Amino acid sequence: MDFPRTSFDLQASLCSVPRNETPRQNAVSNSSPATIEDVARIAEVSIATVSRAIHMPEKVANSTRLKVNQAIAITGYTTNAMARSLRLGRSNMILVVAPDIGDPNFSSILVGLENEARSHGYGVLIGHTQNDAQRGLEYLKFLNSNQAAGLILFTGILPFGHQTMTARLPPSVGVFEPVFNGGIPYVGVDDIEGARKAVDLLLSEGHRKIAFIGDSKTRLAYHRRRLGYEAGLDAANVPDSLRIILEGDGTIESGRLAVEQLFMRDTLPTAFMCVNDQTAIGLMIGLSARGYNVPRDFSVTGFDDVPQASFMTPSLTTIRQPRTAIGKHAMALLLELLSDGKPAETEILLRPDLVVRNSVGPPRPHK
Amino acid sequence: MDFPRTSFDLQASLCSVPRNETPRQNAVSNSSPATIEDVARIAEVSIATVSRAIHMPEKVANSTRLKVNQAIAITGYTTNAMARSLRLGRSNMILVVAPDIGDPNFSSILVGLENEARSHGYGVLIGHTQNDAQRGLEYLKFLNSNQAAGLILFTGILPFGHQTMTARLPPSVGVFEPVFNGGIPYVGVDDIEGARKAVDLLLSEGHRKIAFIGDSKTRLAYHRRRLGYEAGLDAANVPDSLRIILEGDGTIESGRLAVEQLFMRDTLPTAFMCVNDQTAIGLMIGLSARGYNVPRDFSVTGFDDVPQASFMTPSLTTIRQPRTAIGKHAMALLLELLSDGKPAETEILLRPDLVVRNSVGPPRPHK
DNA sequence: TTGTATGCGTTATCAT
DNA sequence: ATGATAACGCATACAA
Repeated sequence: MDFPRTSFDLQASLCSVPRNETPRQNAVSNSSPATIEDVARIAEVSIATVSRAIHMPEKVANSTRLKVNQAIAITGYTTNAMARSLRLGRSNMILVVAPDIGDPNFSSILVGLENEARSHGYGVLIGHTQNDAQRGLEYLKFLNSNQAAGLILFTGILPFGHQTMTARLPPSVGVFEPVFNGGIPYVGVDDIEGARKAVDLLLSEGHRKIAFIGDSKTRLAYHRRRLGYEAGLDAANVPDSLRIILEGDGTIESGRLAVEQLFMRDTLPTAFMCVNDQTAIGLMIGLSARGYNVPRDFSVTGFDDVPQASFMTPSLTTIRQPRTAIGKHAMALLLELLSDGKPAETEILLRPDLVVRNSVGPPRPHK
Repeated sequence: MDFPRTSFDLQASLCSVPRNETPRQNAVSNSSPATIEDVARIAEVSIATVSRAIHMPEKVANSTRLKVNQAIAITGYTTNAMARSLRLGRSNMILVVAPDIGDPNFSSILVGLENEARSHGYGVLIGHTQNDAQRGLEYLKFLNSNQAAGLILFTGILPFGHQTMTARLPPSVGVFEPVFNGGIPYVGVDDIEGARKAVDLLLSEGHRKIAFIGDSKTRLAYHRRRLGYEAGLDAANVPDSLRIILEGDGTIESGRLAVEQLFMRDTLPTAFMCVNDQTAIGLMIGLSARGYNVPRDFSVTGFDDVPQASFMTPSLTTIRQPRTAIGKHAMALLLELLSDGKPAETEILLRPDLVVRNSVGPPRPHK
């Protein structure tokens, strides 16, 4: 395979290290990574002093601390996490297990998790289960061998199968939903309040016949967001006969399908309140495929505010999850658990905000 | 905070373990995880025999192997990865470092990586740098402390900053692009061939004036895909004067912006060949916002075939990256490196396929 | 303030 | 075929 010439120019332009300068091998020998003993030898102290200089700097004389720091710089010493964790009986890594990395909600949560962890000296590692219990078991092994000090769970159900109960789980916290069977604290968003904001917007535009397009009944979010929907309609005295509830699986395709199902009924709603953005996006695609215009013919709301929501035409009116904040709080809770032992609170619900864009308008009577 | 009643029903329906059955503590004591010594005691053999029974079963008598296996089952023993790695000097984890987990290309690559790794007894952990060198350094520490046996890199540039050269890096392989300054093998897609397929499709529809909307010149993919574009036009004898090249940053917003830039020129192309799907999606949004119809007024092609591409209206004609295969090959290459020491090949380029959807049609003369 | 010595759980070497 | 034991790198109790 030919290598295009341009790539070489590119390499030269990107690399700030001159070609003729031999890369420094981090001083000292190139053999194996420096150990605490190497540092001790160079600093002319004992390994205990080195360890102390690193972890309890105040318990060591200024002069020696200086020597140690120099020796560390010279050797490029990094403490071997394996040895350290073995000795301590715990690691400084947090494992984050998610059913699906590709979920548009995931990555910004992760940012919050990571920032908080990092600022407390912890690292974050990600595992994903693809909703596969077998795969979950792998991570359980990982945990059992003390490779992680704590666990963040992105699913409402323990991904490890049922026989393996929480007995051996390290301190854990859930994100979005409580973890069933776990007695595990969690942080999420107030789904009911969020859904209420969406339905209230629709009602204020004059809609009465509003369909709720849900995902699966096995998801707690379904129930809670639907609760908000019902509460809003109740407050507006909308009779049951005007309420339409559909189930799906929360995917774009599922939203598309909902359109087909609804058009087989005799009466159509004037607005759709979707359990999440994916469903709303699919719904809008389905509507558009049938020649309808949103928001002229139908209004649509989502939930989550995934990145794609703002790029739709029309852009999607939705409920924003404070994702970074959720991540931050979840990690903070876990770290608290890690030091205290017991959590201050078992449930943290953040406030979701309404994001008004262009997918909602006044209702339009149908033919 | 009220807990909606429905959640309890939910929990009951999802949990197969009866409430009154006390969760079994994995038999034996609940204290700390079982060690190899616990197993040895119960099996009435030495720890050496236990270790052998696990790792070299053929070197141990059938009868004793049986006893050991039983003891393992009883204790729920899992070998402590910390101790094992410390002793062995290497771990059984592969670290995957990506600049952005949210990249729609990432998750399916990961599936390929994981499956291959798992089938060879390795686990996969994910780190993401957010394009932040500081963060990259954290992972370098992770590597230096032997917490990972190998490294998969998702960026063309070493994310660790320049002074820290490859000196101490474990066996590594790159994905998508060669890793500059590394001498690191990689697996990607044949960008030139892919781009050629796209431009040839456009040409075959009758387009002559085709714009190439790139991302950043610092990306190798830009250069290679543009090379395919140029080659196609050369072969069709399209003069230079009909070629339009734009740069951007590869985001949806960037594609949108490209539309604005182009409409400030006096002559417009009849087709847009975009360096990736994100750009193409943004472009189509921009076109649509100006009242144009794709493919009637303009044709558009992308590159990557991200999930969203098939959900656009019109759906996007693009070049599919064999992502799962790329992941599989990359991991296979790494594992080979891990055992052999030296790679069989230093560059693996997979074949990209044209995916014909609805964003390309014959050109239409403009006003 | 600093040094010595022990053990964390494994695997591998050497005996037996 | 099996067992005793050293060593991996580190943190800390205890001694000095």
